[in-house]
Amino acid sequence: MKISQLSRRTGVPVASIKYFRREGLLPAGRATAATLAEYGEEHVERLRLIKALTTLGGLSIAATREVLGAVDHAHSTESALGAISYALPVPVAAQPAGGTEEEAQAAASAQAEVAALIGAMGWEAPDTSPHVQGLAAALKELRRLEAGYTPGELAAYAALAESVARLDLERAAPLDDPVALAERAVIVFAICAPVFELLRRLAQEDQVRRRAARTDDAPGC
Amino acid sequence: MKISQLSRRTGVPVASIKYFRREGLLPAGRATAATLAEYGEEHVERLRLIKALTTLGGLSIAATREVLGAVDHAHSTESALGAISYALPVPVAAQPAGGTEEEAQAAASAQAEVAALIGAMGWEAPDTSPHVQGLAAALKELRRLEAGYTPGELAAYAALAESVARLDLERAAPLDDPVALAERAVIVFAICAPVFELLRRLAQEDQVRRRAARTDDAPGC
DNA sequence: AGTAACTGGATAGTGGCAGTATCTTGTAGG
DNA sequence: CCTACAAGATACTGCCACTATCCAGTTACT
Repeated sequence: MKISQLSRRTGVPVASIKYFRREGLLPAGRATAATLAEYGEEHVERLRLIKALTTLGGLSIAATREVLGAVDHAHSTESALGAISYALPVPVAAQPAGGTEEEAQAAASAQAEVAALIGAMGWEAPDTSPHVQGLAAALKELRRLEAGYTPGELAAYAALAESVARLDLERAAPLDDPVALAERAVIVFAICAPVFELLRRLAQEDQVRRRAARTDDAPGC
Repeated sequence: MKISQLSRRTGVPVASIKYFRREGLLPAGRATAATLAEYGEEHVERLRLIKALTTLGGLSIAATREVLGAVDHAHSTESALGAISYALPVPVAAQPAGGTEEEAQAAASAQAEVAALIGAMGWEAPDTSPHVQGLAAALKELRRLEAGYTPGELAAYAALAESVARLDLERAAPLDDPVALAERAVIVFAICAPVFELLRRLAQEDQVRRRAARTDDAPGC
């Protein structure tokens, strides 16, 4: 298959295919001559995955490269899952850290809060995990906005998150071929996050509507 | 307070403050002379919120403007919650829709799937809701990637999402002043989504670790 | 009154990202 | 041999979120 056919099959412009190849997201075709290369089904597949990660998952090109790299170097299924999880961008950008005394104290207390939560949930996570860092940063900022979680609230959310993660793993688990599993895992981890977010919004919408109905119907009660 | 003091108080460069004002995110100060304006605590507060939405919530300037507009025009608490929810960006970009016959069919079946889910959950949501649209688009794409949900899985996720939404509303509910509630709601809706996402990742990380331990320790079982 | 420092506002410029277009050289097939 | 297309390198574009510069007006201080 030549590049123009690959383009027609996937709906991705030729120039973009070349761009993805340049950026290391797509392997080069098998060269048959100095100015000719052959592409296969795996390229179609890979392009689909790239499109899904960038448009559905909202990943940047750089993040997509990381994630695909983790997929490709998936020796064992578990290491692949871990690598993918770490390669996904953390949705919280750490603040530049003012350097103030209280700043540092707030950061420390947020970290302690995260550690306490992890302990309470019986989870295992190294302090170096980007998720731990990101969570601490987010909690610190929320506290500053006077919208911090109580430990109880946080634990409640964490319990629900654990249930969601269990479902995620079940969805990813059935496959045993490392590559297939890695691809599935990418989809489940990266793209199903937006799906859950949408479900949550729908549920919020419904809750708001109920709340509105309650206060309208029975304003005095 | 002059603009330079506002800048020092918040850590936001003067040029950025001017930019936010230009973009309609920050109201102008009270002009005391042709080249002099007075800023107050509400500006400090608003800047904090802007920073939180853009860096923590990952919102674009345009989305932030939408959301803040919803906060400002919060007549009743419920309308504010709804407006904010709709103003938040949907994390799934709809595909350009190929126009093929099967494309259209896939889109229709995804929409039916969403409608069925909403019915099964007893939720109420108009078809025009951006969340409904986005969810249908995401499900369609996942099906195309051969990673679609079974109705049971989707329902399980939806049930968990409902629990999360209930917690969200509880966190937002205690306040009754519309403006305070709107600000709180923005934070809960926009910024706590990343927090939950991080919790989920942590839980996934733990689950993966457990799975790895299981297969390592008892490879034959 | 004079002047340095600062202010608000308008306008233009910067850097990064995600492509898109152009150009050169090299086949392939009739 | 000639036309059409292929591959790869390089340059360009549009958008976004700032950032810098410029100008005229104001203030504080001497």
